[in-house]
Amino acid sequence: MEKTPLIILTGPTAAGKTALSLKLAKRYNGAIISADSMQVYRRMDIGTAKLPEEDREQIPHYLIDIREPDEAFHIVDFQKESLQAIDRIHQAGQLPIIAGGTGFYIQSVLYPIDFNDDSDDPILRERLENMLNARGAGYLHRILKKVDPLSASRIHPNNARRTIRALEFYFRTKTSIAEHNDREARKESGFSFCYFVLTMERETLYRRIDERVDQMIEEGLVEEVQALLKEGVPRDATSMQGLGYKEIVSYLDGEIPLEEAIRILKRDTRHFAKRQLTWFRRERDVIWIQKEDFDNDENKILAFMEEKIRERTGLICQEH
RNA sequence: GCCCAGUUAGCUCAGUUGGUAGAGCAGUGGACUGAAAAUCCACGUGUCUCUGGUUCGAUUCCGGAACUGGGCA
Repeated sequence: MEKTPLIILTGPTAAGKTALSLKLAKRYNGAIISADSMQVYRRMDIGTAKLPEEDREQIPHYLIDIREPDEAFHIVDFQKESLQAIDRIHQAGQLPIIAGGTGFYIQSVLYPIDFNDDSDDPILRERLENMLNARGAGYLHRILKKVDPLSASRIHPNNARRTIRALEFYFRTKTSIAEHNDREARKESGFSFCYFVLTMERETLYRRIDERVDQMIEEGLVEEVQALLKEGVPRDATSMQGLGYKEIVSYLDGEIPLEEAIRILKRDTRHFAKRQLTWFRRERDVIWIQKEDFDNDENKILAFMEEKIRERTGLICQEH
């Protein structure tokens, strides 16, 4: 059976993915699937730098505005819904384009990771969290070491989150998550894909991040967060841990002055961009696009992308 | 002009009772397979402002200079 073609356009935050994805979609009769863990939430527009709805009209967009801000959304949901979307797009004779900066989400679709079990167990999670609060991360890690030493050896004792997940996995399946991960990591992609990572010089990227944060404030980020809190979104919701949301919540709660919140937001966004780059560096088969190498010219970048797409998927650009 | 305080890592500062120095932040690298915009880990040589002196040895003590801040005129 022939593999479905799939284009991925990712890169650190503020690199210019969204604008480029629209042009690419136009040229290939494409539809865009957002791989962004925060743009799934409605009414979180400014802080997630969401493309305004009117600009989405020309091209179908998936996985944007699909949850309420107090709802949970995680990688298993993403995987399921985006695989469905790819299917639908492909059936309709369009080219699926995944665009967004959440590397983990992209991975889950590209190499269809088996998460082994798609039901939640909130009671188990809560028990583990209570143990964490009462006895600390080291205690959980020691338990993991007893039941699943291999996983324990790969997870730092301070990393409570991954320790909890490994314990959950063990208690529910009686097998080691590390072994499971090793198996999943060897999978080949079922897609005929082109994986682009758009980036630029670090200094330029950081400057753009700073500018974008200032712009978000001007556009009314504080008011956006205020409205979400007012409608009752809990402070510990996943959505409120997003960059731009947690910092502004701290400000609105009177913990820090606005200037400080902005400073921290800029800093944390820079850290985030750096982590994204680390992630993409170790992904297999990625095609890096360093903007300076193309004189920051989108047309040159698009020409390069077309060439790569033809090489790898055989697809030819329809419009020019 | 006089008095006081300061001058140490990109920034803010600590410190060495004289044996050439260390935190936080920033920055850099990494991990990640059901919270991922999350979570976690690793990485610190710099004319200790300059210049004379004392000393085996000065970033540390003494003198002078420069600069910065404050006060008095």
